[in-house]
Amino acid sequence: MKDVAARAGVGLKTVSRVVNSEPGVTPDTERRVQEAIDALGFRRNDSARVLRKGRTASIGLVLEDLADPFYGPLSRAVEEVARAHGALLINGSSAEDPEREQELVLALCARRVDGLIVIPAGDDHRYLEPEIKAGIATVFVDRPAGRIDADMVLSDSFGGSREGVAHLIAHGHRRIGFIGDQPRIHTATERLRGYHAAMADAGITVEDRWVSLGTTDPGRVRSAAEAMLGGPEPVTALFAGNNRVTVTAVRVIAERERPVALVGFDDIELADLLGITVISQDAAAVGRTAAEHLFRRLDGADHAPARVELPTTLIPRGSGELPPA
Amino acid sequence: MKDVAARAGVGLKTVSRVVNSEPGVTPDTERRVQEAIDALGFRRNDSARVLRKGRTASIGLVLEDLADPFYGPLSRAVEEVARAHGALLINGSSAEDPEREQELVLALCARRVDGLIVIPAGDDHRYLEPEIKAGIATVFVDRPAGRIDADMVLSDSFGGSREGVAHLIAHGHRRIGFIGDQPRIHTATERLRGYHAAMADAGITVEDRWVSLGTTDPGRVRSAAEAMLGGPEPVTALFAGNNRVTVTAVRVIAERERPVALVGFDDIELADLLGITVISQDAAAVGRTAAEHLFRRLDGADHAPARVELPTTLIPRGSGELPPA
DNA sequence: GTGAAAGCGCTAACAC
DNA sequence: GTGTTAGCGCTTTCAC
Repeated sequence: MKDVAARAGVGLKTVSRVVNSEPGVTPDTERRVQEAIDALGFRRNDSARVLRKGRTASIGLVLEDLADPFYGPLSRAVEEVARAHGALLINGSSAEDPEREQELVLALCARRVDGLIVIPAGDDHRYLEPEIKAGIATVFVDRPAGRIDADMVLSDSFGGSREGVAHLIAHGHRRIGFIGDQPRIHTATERLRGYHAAMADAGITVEDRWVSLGTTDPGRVRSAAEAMLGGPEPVTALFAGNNRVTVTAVRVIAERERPVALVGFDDIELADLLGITVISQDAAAVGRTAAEHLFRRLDGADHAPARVELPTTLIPRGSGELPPA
Repeated sequence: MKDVAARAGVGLKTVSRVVNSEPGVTPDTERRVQEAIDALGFRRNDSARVLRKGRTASIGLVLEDLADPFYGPLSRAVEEVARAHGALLINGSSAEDPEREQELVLALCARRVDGLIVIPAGDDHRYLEPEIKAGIATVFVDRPAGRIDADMVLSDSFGGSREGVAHLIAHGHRRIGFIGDQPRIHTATERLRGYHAAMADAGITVEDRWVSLGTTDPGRVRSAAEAMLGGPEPVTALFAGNNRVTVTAVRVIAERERPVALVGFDDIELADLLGITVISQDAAAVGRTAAEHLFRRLDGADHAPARVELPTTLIPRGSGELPPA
């Protein structure tokens, strides 16, 4: 910028005015400055700008895994809202590791992102207190914040799961298996709670071996499913706690002779062609809602932390309507 | 930091030393400083740091659409490599719009990302010349850079497509339809070239109505597919130019009485269960390769721009092995 | 309409 | 071991 000023034979501030399209520059001076900019290939250094202005026009998004088909659309929706507000998106995957989440979040704070959207892996976010006090707006998504009071946008995991399991019961099932994610993940336990609620509503006593929580890697899910589907009194239906589990469950069921009913939480691409009944949550809507909430905060909204819960939808496609074998 | 120094009763530089774990501080002083840091909830301002050091420890990734299942894993792979190098990832979707691509890229440059990975939407990247000269390493992915000399990591679109079409021909097809993305997208024309090569190899004269390029939205693809599959001499097989096209093609075919053979470019989740034969490219490998290349540049590698081409794999699953109806 | 000076928060270089 | 000074590239303030 100094160089541009020298070359154009004007003061530093005049260049700054041109670069930022501020008023108070004669067309002629502006032209001279613009020529110098082009000749030198100058581009404003936003790092310096940020340092002076205090706002970075960027927000951070910490999620579990960008490669998961649920988070892609969510992330994209956040990006669109950010873009509409002239902000860039810094993305990070926690890989469901609380330490890595914290490391990422703090790195983002050190860069002074204006705001933060976090799909938490951990359950204690007190480490964020100083940052929030320092003015970094934060919205938690998909799972609640731990031990601090903050905005959150959630899906109705409990209600959705309850509806899905009730749907299976309505189609005659009583021995229904539930395979979910690790119990320290809030949505996993909420969905399990929904399962128990639906079973209790129908007066069914849940047997321990019908329930399995753990990682969503295919091997684990496969053995859990096979265990439930084997033995003298196998389950006649499965409820899959998220998209990863559903995918493996579909594979396991496809290999078996007897039909097994299935309802999965989260929609999956091509589930329509495979006839998989799902509880769908709109990932893009979740992302958009969270981002809009965040920018409202950044624009000065200072009401008490809010908790938004988005509804889920049961989409019957066949697999959830199969009668017991 | 000034406040921390005052509170701890030490100089500014000592705080800086503690914050950056530099040597040359007594354990006792360090403790006092650490206490002040905790009490004040201090966090280093990386914007200022960046300004001083010249490196931002962040890289930018501009792709078409983060919500596309091909780019999620690619993005995640880039992130992992960045993380290994202590860098954060700033993500942006161009939505296949050259102007938006440029806007994004320049915004990233203004933030002085250390490097840039671009899946180009446009075909003229001369606007990047000053930035590259200024030291921002850049790697183009999936499609070549336009009118500038730069590193690129591509998949073998031509070879993959040729193999897929030859596979259909080997199973007896002669009237084979090709539905691809917009012709201004490099991979789309490369794949079409592969189609033509395979057809020529077999001595088949391609009819105009067997080929359709355009947007990948379901409506467009659907009408293209239906046109090819109708009439007196319908095609007996389809080659789908990318994952979006494949998904719609599968739907269209599923609705028809006569079986239609299908090979798709890009693998899709659950394609195994649906028995869809695909030409698979490893999105994660593409992302990883590009990111590793980028960091090698950042570490000082200054050989001539390289062009890496990754192979594709044909995965037969049934749909590509159907004989002509 | 334009420019000079101060300073955002940090680190490099050097003095103590 | 520790502190002081200068300056990264920009914007803010205020004088011209």
